Amino acid sequence: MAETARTPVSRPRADGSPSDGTADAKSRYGNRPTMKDVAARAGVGLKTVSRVVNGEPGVTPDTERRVQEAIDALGFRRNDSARVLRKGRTASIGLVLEDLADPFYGPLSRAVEEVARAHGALLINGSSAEDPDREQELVLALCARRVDGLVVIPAGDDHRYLEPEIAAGVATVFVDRPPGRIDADVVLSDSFGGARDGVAHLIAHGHRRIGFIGDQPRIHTAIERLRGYRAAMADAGIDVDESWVSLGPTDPERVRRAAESMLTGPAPVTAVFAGNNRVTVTVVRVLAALPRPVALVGFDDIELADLLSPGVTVVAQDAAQLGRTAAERLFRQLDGASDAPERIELPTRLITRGSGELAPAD
Amino acid sequence: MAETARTPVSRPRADGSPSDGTADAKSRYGNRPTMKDVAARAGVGLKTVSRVVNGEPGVTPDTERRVQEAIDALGFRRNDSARVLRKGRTASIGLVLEDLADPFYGPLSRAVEEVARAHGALLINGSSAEDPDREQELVLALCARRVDGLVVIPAGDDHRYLEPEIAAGVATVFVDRPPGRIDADVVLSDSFGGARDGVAHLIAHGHRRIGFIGDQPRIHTAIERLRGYRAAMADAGIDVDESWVSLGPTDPERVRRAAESMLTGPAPVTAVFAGNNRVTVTVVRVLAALPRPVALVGFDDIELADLLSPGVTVVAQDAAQLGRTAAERLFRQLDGASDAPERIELPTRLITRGSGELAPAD
DNA sequence: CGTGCATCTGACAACGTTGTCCAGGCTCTA
DNA sequence: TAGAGCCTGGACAACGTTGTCAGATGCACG
Repeated sequence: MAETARTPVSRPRADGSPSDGTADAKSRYGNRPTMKDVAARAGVGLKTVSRVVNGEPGVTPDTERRVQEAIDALGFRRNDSARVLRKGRTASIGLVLEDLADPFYGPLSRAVEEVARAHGALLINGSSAEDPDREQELVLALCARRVDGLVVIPAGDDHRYLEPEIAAGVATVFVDRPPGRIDADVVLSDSFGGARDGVAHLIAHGHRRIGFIGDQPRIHTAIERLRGYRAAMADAGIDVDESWVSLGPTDPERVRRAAESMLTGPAPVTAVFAGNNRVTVTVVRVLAALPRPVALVGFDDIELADLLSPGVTVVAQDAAQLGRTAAERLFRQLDGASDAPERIELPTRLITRGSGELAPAD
Repeated sequence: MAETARTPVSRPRADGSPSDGTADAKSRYGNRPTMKDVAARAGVGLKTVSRVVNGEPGVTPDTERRVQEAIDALGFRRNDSARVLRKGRTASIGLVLEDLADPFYGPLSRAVEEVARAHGALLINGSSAEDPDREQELVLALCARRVDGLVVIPAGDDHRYLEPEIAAGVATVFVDRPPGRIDADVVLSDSFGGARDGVAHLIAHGHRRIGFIGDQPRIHTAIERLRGYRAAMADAGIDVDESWVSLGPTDPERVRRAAESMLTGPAPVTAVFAGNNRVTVTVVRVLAALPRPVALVGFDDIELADLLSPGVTVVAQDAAQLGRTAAERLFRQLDGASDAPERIELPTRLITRGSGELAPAD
């Protein structure tokens, strides 16, 4: 019965099956036992097995025992794909972020996972590598899997492609950066305020020529932090020389060149504000090689920052809290709350460790 | 948090079934269009839609266009659950690791994801939090989802529970630590050799009283690294005083106590070998607060280790390479290779930065 | 001993997709 | 112009599960 004896087809293989299986799914690798098999072995009906597996009431202890034995004997494991198909909920959520290898996203992802776990859901992870097409591809693949919800750290700036999905009931929360051209829940850190405070801190320590090195201008946080920088400078009545400002990719080479460029010339900066953790790490390296001290404040905390000399002063955001907040919001949506989309902004925290308190060298 | 009393304005639907569908799945939230709907709208048969969606041949350009229009108009997206049910392959793999927030696992996870992506598969992630029960729960949940394969960083030491799954065709590769009581592919770093080399390096710089602080003894890498430590000491003819050795959880408190304990007393150690990245970070902090220099070599590289003074000498393992190798091995299994289970051991690399080259203080 | 009721149980039809197979319509040759 | 083949399209059954509903069983009670 396992192999449905098919008539040996003598027809020429003109029929265009691309490259996949020749037969029905039955022929796939390990044939796993199904509820039907369990039912047959236990001598009960299919539905009774289903009841036992799902802990539904209405099964005699004796029957239940027989079914359980059959389950153990056959090594049966419920096929969740079929279950999903029938029930319409997958108990899984998707998380699309930029790069799981970035120390900022690890804790965020873990926090989302914990909340998901508390709600009995699994987490499917994907890295967009900061590529809008890849983001969309990932998100839609997740939707095809019918994840119940999505947490997205957007790479692109147009998320209208998500509209049909959201309309179809996929809960969606954006994190770290707002979505583009659609209205949806979003959880952010206060990039503007954090950067403004960080730069004001440098100004308070006597700096006036302050550099800003940030991420690419299409990234919302980069723009916001730059805005914070400009606000702090304006508040202090300082004119910003545009040679002090550099936005672009955060690879070490680009950042190094940007830093070196604003540290040389006729009016070199005496302090640098680094726009994120990647930038900070590279700037620390550049400054460490300099003969004179240059002040530094970085956005995002980094491990061991306290042990460097001087310690790195940072505007810290809580990645785990971002993830947790977003995930909780997501499950609130899934639990039926129909609040209007909201923008939640988490505060940042200035941690002084020395590098931000250095006086100007000149 | 304040229970934000939201405007109860217009309830979207009174029909909102409290928590459980009273009817068939039809009544679940957003009713998505199916191929049937698309077919009806395009005025073609169901299978024709399927053909278009899957890019199968045998559809007139004109028909294809009509179908495509209907797809776009309805916002149709194929339901992969149904597809999986029919085809038997999910094009997704599971990764169970200890803690995604640990900087060692981020790059590993990312590497696995990249390989999966190259094979058209998605990655489902789970953190075991070093708890064997949770590991098993996660693994079995992934199996119920019918992932095609599993990459597991084991927390437990008995994986016989996986036997039926492997027999049923779930490709499985263990990483970082070998599985317990079953035979399966495993990709490891050379913990023994790496630790031996690191300790030998300290000995070569004149140390004889060397401490070892490692992870819990039920963790394979902890044991292996301790074995490497003992081998190096034995090679040099040094008797190990057991007060120099400490295994246990890697939380900062425990590690700090362990370090302080072996750094005080009548015969304090003059060097420490730290068993992994978590331990290294804490030991660096402890040593930084000491008046006298103590040498340190750590297992695992850590970010900014080069900028500390002294720089931290480490035995580096390549987490991304571990992940990549394991994932490639996994997909080789999935492509039908039926090699015998293999144990792959990747070399480590000693990176000298200063802390391991300090001479004994006494 | 028969009836009523509560409890268990199982047959059946979905869920949305894909593999198989056949029916038409078409082109091309003899 | 008829027959043979090819191309296109669609009907149908299966994948493994769960919701519905009706049948079977047992028990208490009149």
